[in-house]
Amino acid sequence: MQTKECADAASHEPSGGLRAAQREFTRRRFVEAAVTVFAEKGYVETTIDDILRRAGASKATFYVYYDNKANLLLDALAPYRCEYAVLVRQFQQLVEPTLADFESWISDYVDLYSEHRLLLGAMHQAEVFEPEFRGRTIEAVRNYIDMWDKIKLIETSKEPRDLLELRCVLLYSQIQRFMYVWQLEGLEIDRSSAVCEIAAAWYRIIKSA
Amino acid sequence: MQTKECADAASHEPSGGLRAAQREFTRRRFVEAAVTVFAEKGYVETTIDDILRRAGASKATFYVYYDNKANLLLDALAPYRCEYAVLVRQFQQLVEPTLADFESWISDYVDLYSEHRLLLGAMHQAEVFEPEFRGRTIEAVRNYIDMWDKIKLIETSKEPRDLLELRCVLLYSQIQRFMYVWQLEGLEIDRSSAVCEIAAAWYRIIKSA
Amino acid sequence: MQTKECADAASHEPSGGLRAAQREFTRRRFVEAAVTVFAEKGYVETTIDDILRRAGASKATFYVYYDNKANLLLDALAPYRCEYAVLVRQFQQLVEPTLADFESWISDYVDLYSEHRLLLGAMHQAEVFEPEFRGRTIEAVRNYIDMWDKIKLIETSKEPRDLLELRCVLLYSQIQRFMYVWQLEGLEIDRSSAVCEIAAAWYRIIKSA
Amino acid sequence: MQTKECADAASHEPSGGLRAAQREFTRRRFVEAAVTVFAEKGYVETTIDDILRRAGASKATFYVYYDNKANLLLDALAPYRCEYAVLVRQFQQLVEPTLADFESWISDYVDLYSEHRLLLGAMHQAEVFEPEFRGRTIEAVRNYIDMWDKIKLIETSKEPRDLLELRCVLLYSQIQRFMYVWQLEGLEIDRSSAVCEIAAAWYRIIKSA
DNA sequence: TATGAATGAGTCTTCATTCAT
DNA sequence: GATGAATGAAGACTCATTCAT
Repeated sequence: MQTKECADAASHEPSGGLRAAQREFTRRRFVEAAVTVFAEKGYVETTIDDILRRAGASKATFYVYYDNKANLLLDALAPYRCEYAVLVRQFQQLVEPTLADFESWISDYVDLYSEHRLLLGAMHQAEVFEPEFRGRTIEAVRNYIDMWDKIKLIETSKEPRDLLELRCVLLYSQIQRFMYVWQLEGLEIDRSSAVCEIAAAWYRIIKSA
Repeated sequence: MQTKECADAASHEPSGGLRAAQREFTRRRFVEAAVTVFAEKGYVETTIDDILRRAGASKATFYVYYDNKANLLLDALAPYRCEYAVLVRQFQQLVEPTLADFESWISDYVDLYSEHRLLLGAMHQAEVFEPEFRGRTIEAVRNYIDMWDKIKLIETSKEPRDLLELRCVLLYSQIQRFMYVWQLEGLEIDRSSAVCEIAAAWYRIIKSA
Repeated sequence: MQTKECADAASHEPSGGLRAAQREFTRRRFVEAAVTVFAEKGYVETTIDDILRRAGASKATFYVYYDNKANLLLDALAPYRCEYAVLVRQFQQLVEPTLADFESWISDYVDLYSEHRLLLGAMHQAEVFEPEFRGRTIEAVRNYIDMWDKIKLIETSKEPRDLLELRCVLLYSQIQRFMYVWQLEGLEIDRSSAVCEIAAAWYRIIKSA
Repeated sequence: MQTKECADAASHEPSGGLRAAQREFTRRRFVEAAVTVFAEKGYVETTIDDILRRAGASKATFYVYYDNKANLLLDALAPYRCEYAVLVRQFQQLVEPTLADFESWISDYVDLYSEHRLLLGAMHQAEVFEPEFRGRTIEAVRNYIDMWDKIKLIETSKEPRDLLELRCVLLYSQIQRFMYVWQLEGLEIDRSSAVCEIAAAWYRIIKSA
């Protein structure tokens, strides 16, 4: 699902010479090592040394590239964030979305999530105790409300804005935790039913508005 | 809201002699210290030493009572867990619940959650990286499904069981994350609207069934 | 030359029980190890590990007792500082000091300095780059001026106070650096001549006043 | 105060071609950067990287020019050392110096010192823990004695040579430490009084001889 | 000549846990 | 039952220095 516009986010595609390529190569090794080790041991239990060992690099080299583990995770997340941003933009371009539109969008989102699930698991852990990551939740909620806001459904509604925002928060909460329980805690879920049910809930917000 | 049947969970009320009372006294000091410090610094940042200092106890004493920090948290959570269990039982005794029933129940749950919010925050952190706590999520989900199961709505429904379970998971996800975002991340929410909206969603599951 | 009143500074004499004695014992081991290693490698080159190895203690133990190397040095210097303070008090009690008084005092000071010379060497190094030690020089100068001030020679003099203070600074500078060059750089010096010459310079300050 | 004969010491004036000029240019950049950074952070706290960053040069380039930080400091000190050497020669040419001669010389020395004070501060730090710099003190003392020796006052004196040397050491100690306390520790001192007092002490050595 | 990527070797610091008293 | 001295083990981070380009 790697879209063209996110290739750069993934790779910091070296524009220039050999040096740049070399640098990019190393950076990518760190990212790959991190992804692997985070997947194995989770973010918390992973030490910088673990990543180093996997990447076959030395401690000092790590600090040339990153300030700390959180930093590296952020870098590793870049592709996901970019692709998610693309999805958000697509959502915002929906005009009078149908149930099918929502199903299709959610399906894409599920794909994206499951593609990056282990990294997202690491991110959830980081959110708990990396200062850099804490407080992102609120931001994410606002982003989500924003996403709905842009499709002009909120402001044109007869319902009070506060109520609509509350519903957004509830939808956000639902999908977030659900994805986590499903993709990361391994609860068995029937994919298409899930997409349908969530889409239905999303659609209801429009109908009621 | 401390119900009578949970007093014991909170205190391990000493049945017996002086020794037991003394022991109970010390245990309670640890729990109180833990609650305070977890509230201040969060579970992750809190060291056993922090708790000790607050409790005015010594290192070794701690290990007489608990194996580790997670253990102590579990102990501190006992009152919450007990009261939550009471709530669950009340839910299961609902017969043909009305919207008002759900609103009332959810309202009680919100009370319970907010009463223990800081401790629950600690718990969320612990879930991320304490082996003892990991995997509790699935269990919690199953419990939740069970709760609904007992009110006989699932099994008497015409809808396939899988779908009803899925809806439970979605409701569970929704309220869990919502409570977290509201109570712990500090998102401003209108309480009564929230209760109404959630209750409505819960009620819908019955109607549709 | 260990005076009675400084025994405590040296040892933190345990007033109490076994525990206190044990603690004091360990602390003293650290101090002794530090003195030895500082003498061997100088303060700068000495790592905490070096001291640990010599003391036969573990890293963690060190941090139970001290926050850092500078802290330990400060502790090790306590006896010297105490004895120096005694000397200062003796100086201040001189009434109409004679040349012989100065000679005697300086001689004592030389004894004290040479008794602690290696530790004082470490201190000089620490003054260069331990924040805790930086800025002590000015303080030491003021102390020295104070010492002269107390013998009432400054204030009763016809000379302006500023000039007398300047002379004090010059005397301070002279003896400080001289002791360093002699005792720590190993320049060969005839002790009694040195004492005489310095005393003469000190005496001149009174005469001229 | 840059005398003509020291211009070379400052610049290693390129005699030859373009290459040499280029080389000299880079070297000077390092020196300037070093002076600035040493002044800001002191010698100890300054890392080679700091200097590099300031000079806008790269790691490897540094090692083309210098072996280490101490080396660079030595290079940066060249102008000072040269000018000091000039002063020393002037001193040695004094014939039957008067009090005014000494005052004038000391005044020049104060100028020189304060012009280079921050670099001299760096040097004092380096003396503490750079092998290259350690042991320079003794050498400096001997140089100072030598300076007095050359004016033939020592050898023609009736006093024993040892005593005269001792007095030199005391004068050396005095002015060294005094300059440090004054110029680098920031003790407030009246310049002309200081010059007078020191000169008086120097003059006394002649009189007594 | 100039560079910057890579590193070895080291240092400080923290914390949960044990054991003799 | 309570204590606090001691520690093992690990982790984060820094810096001078080298080497291929």
